[in-house]
This record gives sequence, C-alpha cells and structure tokens, in this order.
Amino acid sequence: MATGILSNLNEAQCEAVTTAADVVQVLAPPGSGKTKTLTARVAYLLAERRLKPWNIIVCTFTVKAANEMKERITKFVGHECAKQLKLGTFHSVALRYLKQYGQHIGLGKDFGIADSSDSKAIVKRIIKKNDFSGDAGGARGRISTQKAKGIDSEQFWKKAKDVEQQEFARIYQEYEETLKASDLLDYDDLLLRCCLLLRVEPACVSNVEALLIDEYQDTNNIQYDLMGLFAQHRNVITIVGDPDQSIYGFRSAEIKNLTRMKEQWPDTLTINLEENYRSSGAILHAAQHIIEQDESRPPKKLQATHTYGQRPVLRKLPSAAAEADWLVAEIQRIQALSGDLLQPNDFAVLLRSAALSRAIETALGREGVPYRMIGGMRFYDRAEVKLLVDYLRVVDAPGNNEAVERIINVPPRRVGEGTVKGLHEEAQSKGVSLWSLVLDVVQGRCKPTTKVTPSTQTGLAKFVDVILSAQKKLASVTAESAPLVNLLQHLITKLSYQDHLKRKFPDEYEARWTNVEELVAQTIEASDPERLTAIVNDGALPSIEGLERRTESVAEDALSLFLANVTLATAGTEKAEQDGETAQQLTISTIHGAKGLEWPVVFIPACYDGSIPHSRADDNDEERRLLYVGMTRAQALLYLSTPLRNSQREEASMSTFLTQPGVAAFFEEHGPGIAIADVRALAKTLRRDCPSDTAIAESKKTLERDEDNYWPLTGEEPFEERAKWDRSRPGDGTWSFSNTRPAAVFSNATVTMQQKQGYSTTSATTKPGFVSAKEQYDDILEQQKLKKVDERAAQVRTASEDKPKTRKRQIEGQGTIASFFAKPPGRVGYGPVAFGGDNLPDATLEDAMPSAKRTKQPLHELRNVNSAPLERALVRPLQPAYKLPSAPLLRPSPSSTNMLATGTGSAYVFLSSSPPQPEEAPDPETAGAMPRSDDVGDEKTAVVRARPATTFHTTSMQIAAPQRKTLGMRRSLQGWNARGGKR
DNA sequence: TCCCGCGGAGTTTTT
DNA sequence: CTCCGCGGGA
Repeated sequence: MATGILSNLNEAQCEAVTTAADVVQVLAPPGSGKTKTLTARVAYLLAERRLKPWNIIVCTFTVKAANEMKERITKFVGHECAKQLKLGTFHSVALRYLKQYGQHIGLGKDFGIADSSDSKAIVKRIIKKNDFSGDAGGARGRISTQKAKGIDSEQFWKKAKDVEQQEFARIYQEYEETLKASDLLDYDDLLLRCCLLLRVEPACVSNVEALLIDEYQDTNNIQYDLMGLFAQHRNVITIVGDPDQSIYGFRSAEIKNLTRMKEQWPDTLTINLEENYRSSGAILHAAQHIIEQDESRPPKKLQATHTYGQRPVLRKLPSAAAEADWLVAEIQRIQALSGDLLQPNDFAVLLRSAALSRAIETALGREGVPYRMIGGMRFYDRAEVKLLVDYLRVVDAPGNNEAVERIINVPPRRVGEGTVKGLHEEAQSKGVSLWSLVLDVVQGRCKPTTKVTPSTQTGLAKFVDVILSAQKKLASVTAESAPLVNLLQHLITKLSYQDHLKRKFPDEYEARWTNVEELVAQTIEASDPERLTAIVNDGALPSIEGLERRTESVAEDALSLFLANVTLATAGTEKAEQDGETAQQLTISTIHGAKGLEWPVVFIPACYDGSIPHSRADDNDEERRLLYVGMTRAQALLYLSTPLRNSQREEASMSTFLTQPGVAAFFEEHGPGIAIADVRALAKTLRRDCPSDTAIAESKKTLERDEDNYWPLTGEEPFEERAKWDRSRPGDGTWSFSNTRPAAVFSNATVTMQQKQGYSTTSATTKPGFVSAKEQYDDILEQQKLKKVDERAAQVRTASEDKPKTRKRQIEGQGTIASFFAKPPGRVGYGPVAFGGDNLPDATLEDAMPSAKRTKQPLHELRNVNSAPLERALVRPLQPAYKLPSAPLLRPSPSSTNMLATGTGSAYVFLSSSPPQPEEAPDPETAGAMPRSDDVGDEKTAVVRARPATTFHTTSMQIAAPQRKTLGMRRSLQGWNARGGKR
C-alpha cells in the first residue's frame, strides 16, 4: 500500500509524507504538489501508522478545497474510509463540535448560523437606529477583524479612545446582543466558540491522533488557536502552505503563524518543495519575477520541470469591451490552431473582482462559448432560493429575527417596512423575539404599541398561518416520509410561490422557477432516509467516554442540518459537474476562487491600477501575491491584459506590478502563433493525444484570422487612426467615419456586436465607397505596426544588448504564414531556453499577415449613408437564453419539461447589465438568415459555439433583452435554435 | 397613512 | 444586480 501511496512522489514529497516527525511544515510553492502531498500523508497515516480515520481532522479554508481533498483521499483509501475522516472547512469542523458538545459552554442545540446578509442587515439596522454614520459593510468587516483577533465587544469598549471608536464599540456590542437574541452565531463565532469549548472541555478532542491543515498561510489567529486546541493531546500536526500565496489578509490571515508555529513546537520539521509540475518555464519565470518585486520576501527556489514554452502575453486594449472581444477571439484562435486539442474546459478567465466579469460574459455569450462562473453569487443567495431557505430557517427556529424580517412581507402582505421596524423594536424592548410578538399580536394576546392597520393585521395573520402550518407539518412527519421535501412543497403551495415568482419576475420567471426546482431536488436528496442517516452518522464525532454529547435524531434534525449545510456550503456548483456528461465549459473565476486550481490556458484581464492592486486594498504586497497566484494557475499559456479605459470609461493604466523595469522582457505583446510543433509539445505537456496535422489544418481553416493582429498592440482602437485621418480631410465621402469609432459613444455591446458581425461576414455588401478608405486604413495600420515594431526593437536593445540585428532581419523578411510557422523551434519553442537572452519578440505580425487577411476588416461596422437597412440586418439578436443547470428532478414540473423540450430556456441570463437593444427588434427572418460566424466554423469550432453557456452565477443574472423583452427574446431564441445552437 | 412600483446611482476578495 | 428616493394608489 505504501508503495502505491509513494509512487509518483519526488524525494521531498516522500519525506513530507513519511516523516516520523510529529509537527511538520511543508512549504510548497504553486504547482509543487501540495495537495498531493497532503492527501498522500493522510493515506500514509491511515495505512502505515494505522490511525483511525475518525481520529484524524483535516481542515481546509474553502468548501471547494475540502471537496477536492475528500475526492483525492477517496482515491487512495476508498469511500468507506474517507468519509469517516473529520474533513472540512475550519468552520464546518467547528460547527460539528458545537452541535455535539455545545452544551458544555452553555450553547443551545438549535442555534442558527448568521450568513453575511444576516450580519450585514443587523449592523445596518443598528447604525440606522443610532443615527451613526459609516457603512454597514465596513463596520461588519471591522467586527470580524476584532473577533478574529479575539477582542470581544467589552474589551473593545474599554480600549476605545475616541468618539469614533466608541461608536463602533456600541455597534459591536449591539451586534452581539442581536445575534444572541436571535440565537445565531456568525462565521467568526463558530471558530471562537469552538475554541472556548475545547478549552473548557479538552476531552472533546482527546481522540484526535493527527491534524492536517491545507493552505496554512491563510490561518488567522483564532484558527491558529483552534489548531493547537484540536491537536492538544498528541500534537501531531501537518500543515502545508506557501507564504507567497497568502491572499486572505483581509480576513485577518497571519503569515506570521508559520514562525509562530515553529516557536510553539520547536522541533517542527520544515520541508521545502521546490519543483513545479504545473507551469511552463516561461510562465514560471514571469510569475517569479513579479513576486520578487516584494523585497521583504525571503528568496525562494522554484524549479521548473516543464520546458520553457511560450512566453506569457501582456496585451493592451482600448476598452473593457475590446478586451473581452479580444479575449474571446484569442480563445477561439488558440482552440482552432491547436486542432481542438484545447477545449473550453482548458481555459480560465481569472478576475480580481467578480464584477469585472460583465464584459467578458457578454462577449462569451455572443460567441456562444459556454462558461461557468465560480465565485460570485451562490446558489443559495439567489433571491428566489434564499427566500424559501429563510422560510425554512424560520420554521426551524422562529427566533431568527433576521430571517423573519426578510420573509414577513414576501409575498406582499401589506406589512410594510415601518410596521416591521416598529414591531422589531417593540419586541426588542420587551425582550422577546419578533416572531413571538407577531404571534401574540395575531392571536390577540397582545396589543402592540406599534400601529397596525387592519390590512396589515390580516397580512400578519397570513404569515403566521404559513409558519405554524409548516411547523405542524414538520412535527407530524417521520424520516421515512421525506420531511424536507414535504415541508418545502407545503411552503411553496401555501405561498403560491409559483404565482409570486410569475408576478415578481414576469420575464425570468421560468429560470427562477428552475432554481426553486433545484432547491426542491436538493431537499429530495437530503431527505433520502438512508443518506440522511449516513450524513448524521458519518458527520458525528466519535463518542468519548465520560463525555456527554448531543446526538442528532435523524428526522428531527434533518432540517437544521440541511440549513447548516446550506449556510456553510458553496453548494450547487460541484453537483452539476458530477452528474452532467462533463459538458465543456470555460471557467470564469475570481483569483481568490481559483486558488489551488490549474488550467492549460489562463487569462487575467483588467490588470490595471485600481483593479490589481485594488483601489481599496491596503496591502499592495498582498495584491501582488494575488497576481502571482493568478499567474501560476496557468500550465501552458498565460495572458495578462489591460484595457486603457475601464468599464466606467475612465482612463486606466497598467498595473504597477507589470510596469516595473524588466517585466516587459518576460512577456510577448501579442498572442502566440501556434505551429504544429507547438501543438505537439502542448499535447505532451498536457499528456493528451496530439491531433493529426490534417485535423489541425482543417480547424485552422475555420479561422478568419490566425494571428492576434486585429487590435493594435498599442491598445488603440483599430479605427482610431483612420478617424483622425478622416477628420483632417472632411467631406471626401468618408465623412461617416467620424461615427465609426463608437466605443465611447455607443454602448460596448452594440459596437462589438457589429464588429463581430463584420468580422465574420466577408460576403455581405461591401460597398464601393468603402474601398478607398479601407486601403488607406490598411496603410495606416501597416505603418503603425512597423512603428511599433521599431519601438520594441529599441526596447529590446536596451534590455539585452545582443542580437538587435536578428530582429531587424525578421522585419525585412516579410514572410508568409508558412515562414512564420517555420520558425526554428527554439524561438516559438518548447525547448528549454535561458530566458534572459531570448526576449526578442517572435516574428512580427507582418510576417504572417498577408494583406488578404485584412480584407476581412470589419467593414460593416462603418455607418454610412446606406447603412439603415444594412444595419438592421447586422444587429445580431441578443444572446440566446441560457437555461440554468438543474439537477434531474424526480418529478420534473410541467414547465421545466416544456422548457427543455422547446429548448427555449428562459430569459434569465448571464448579463449583469443589459446590452442596449437596437431600436427595432430584429426581424426574425433576417436574424435567422443572417450570415454569422458560425457559418465558418460549423464543424470543429462548432463545439465551442454550439453549446449555450450555462452559468451558476447570479450576481449578474438578468435579462438579456431589456425592457420590451418577450418579443425580442423569443425571436432571438428562435434565431438561436434555427442555427442549431441548442442541443 | 402607509405600501407598491418605478427610475437613477453604485459594486473586493471568503466562511 | 442592489440600494435609494419619489409619486400614485388601497
């Protein structure tokens, strides 16, 4: 067994896995097999040291990491064994202890967990009530920081120096009181109370034989304490981490915990992993260079094991929309040039903040590239789902004032804000929960001081009835009768929830309903008696002699268990991945969300000051590490880019991290050419079969443009020069060009739609009037590029003195595509190359840009005299509707079946801001018959284009077609279906 | 009088 | 999308 565990491990990894030392720190840079080592160590402890799985605690920071860890351990030791490990996020492990032993610190059994919206709502109310200034989010964060430091509200109050601090102390204090009144624990409390518990009652963890922690650099002080407490009996601890990847400072992570650990356990063994198995040398060097800008950082070795590969790309583009267009075009180009060796699954777009995804989602949607968004809003946070969950929470624990407040008037019951506020305050002063006050009012036991109009009174009565009947339902039900589903169904009926959604979201109703069905499906799953028992039993901590513990009764606690999981889980996303036939999807994620993951091709757009480093970040070193983490997610190709204007159209300048001296030498200015040899190398790196030469040639044919040469390298608009030229010579028939650079004038979406249209429509109407202009434009383009090349040559010369000649020759050697691809392998190459001397750009664009290519400039973008009818035809119907994924339901509702059958999906799409609609809705026939990019790519590349994107991401969910939706939507849907887009 | 619906301004990262 | 303020309606 041990040999199985140790095979595929290098020496350092083996040492880390098998060491007899009790306390082990494994310092593992990106891609060095950190998780692999940790999972192998768990397997080793089980197999060789004969530890029992239920005596091992494994803590991670994110749910995703926990799931992955579990999966990987399962592969080693099997499901039976793996599921008995106490493995989860710090918070979920802490929760488990509190549920079972909470009574030792006077904690009731039925506490709920306050999620961020609860917390924020509480803080907000306190601020408002006391007429304080400042924003709720900020105060909430501050509370969290204090808690993470272990400073409670009393302590803070004593320390408070000025008025401002006293004000905050007051908020903190009231916040704690409110939580207590609602019997809620917030995220920090879970950890704090668990610490308290383990101090008061160390016996709880007397069984623990080993503790393992992933991503240790993200521990905060409380988690550090928790670590010591979990391991207090045997002190067997293995941690893995990397200070360079510490990106949770905002959550009070303390890198110092690494040294602190060594001080507390002086015989800690430190093992450094130094070999990177993920990224190409070029990517690694670039990332390393960036991270080394931090001079306070101790130097560290990082050894590439792959070949040098393609240099990463650092690209400038005029606007966020252009950046998105370029990005999508690059994806398509790379995919085609690789002969579809690279599929959507292989691409990831990593963002500093989730909000940046809009332009990219728009562009992906337009091109029909399927994607999923990780991070962003979670399934359980979607309004329609959250509301039902809140109902469940109230049924489970009516003391939860926050949840009561959110649902009391939804669906509308004529119980307005004022009434609720009044009642809430009244309840508070009486020392009872909002719910019990309302109950008393409705049942006539109490006359509220708050004014309650008759209609409001009826509304309250309705609300009370819903909750009471649901509670009755729950009580009357046994585990066998699927308590959760029944309860949920009951609520849905009682609330006429379907009607409510129809009324509230007339246009996206179907998708909203699908989400509700998904929730139902999840409760069905969670209601399965067998599964339920399994969850309760596996989750249970082993019983410890002489220690009282609370046990869960399956039927009774199904609900509260389910709710706890909902609050702590990012759930929803992993699921579809498992049960789907692994549909190809590109990934969009925040960099934080991408930690620990890897992809062959990674894009990091929006690398401008204000984004990375973020304008509100107070630790630039952390922001730099964030960029480092993002960059090191890439295996073979890495693209960084920045728009020169951000999404608000303000000027943006490239991230300081990327403008430091010397950085440029590590990057290309444009996307790489991919020769067949490169595809082979790529296939080897990714351990895949290489497509045949003919297949590559075939898929290449589908490209309009096989070079990254549409957008000028300067970051200017492709038409800018021409517009200037035009202005200087007005009235020569090209006057209309002043209209042609619409980015600043028209909305991005419209522009790019037109551009895309022009991009792929070579056949349509090339009006004679354009020709001369086009030719002149071509000239300008040519000159501009040459100029750029010269500049770069100069740059290169200063950067490294040798070989300026070579590059000159390249410019002169105006070649064909063939000559471009025939470059010696060392240049495009995968051979290991010393990076210092090879910072010459590869062949210039001109080399591979036969003028024929440029006949495909987006002529149709130009608005000219004749454009009216043309323009209408060019307006592409908006994005098809994208059905949200839903788990197979036991009983699919008529509506969802219907939806699937017609392939209509719903309008509940991925956009967060609707692209402006053309004045006239597109004529369906024109739309359908319109020449489109798919025409060229209906075979190989159709794989990408054909499938509608799905997304779990809701922050941004909205209607694609704005206000006058239905018609426009239907039409575009038909258009989409007619194209065979939906399968 | 209070509530609903409408239109305008703004958005870090996670449990 | 969410949070705010305003005007028409029960």
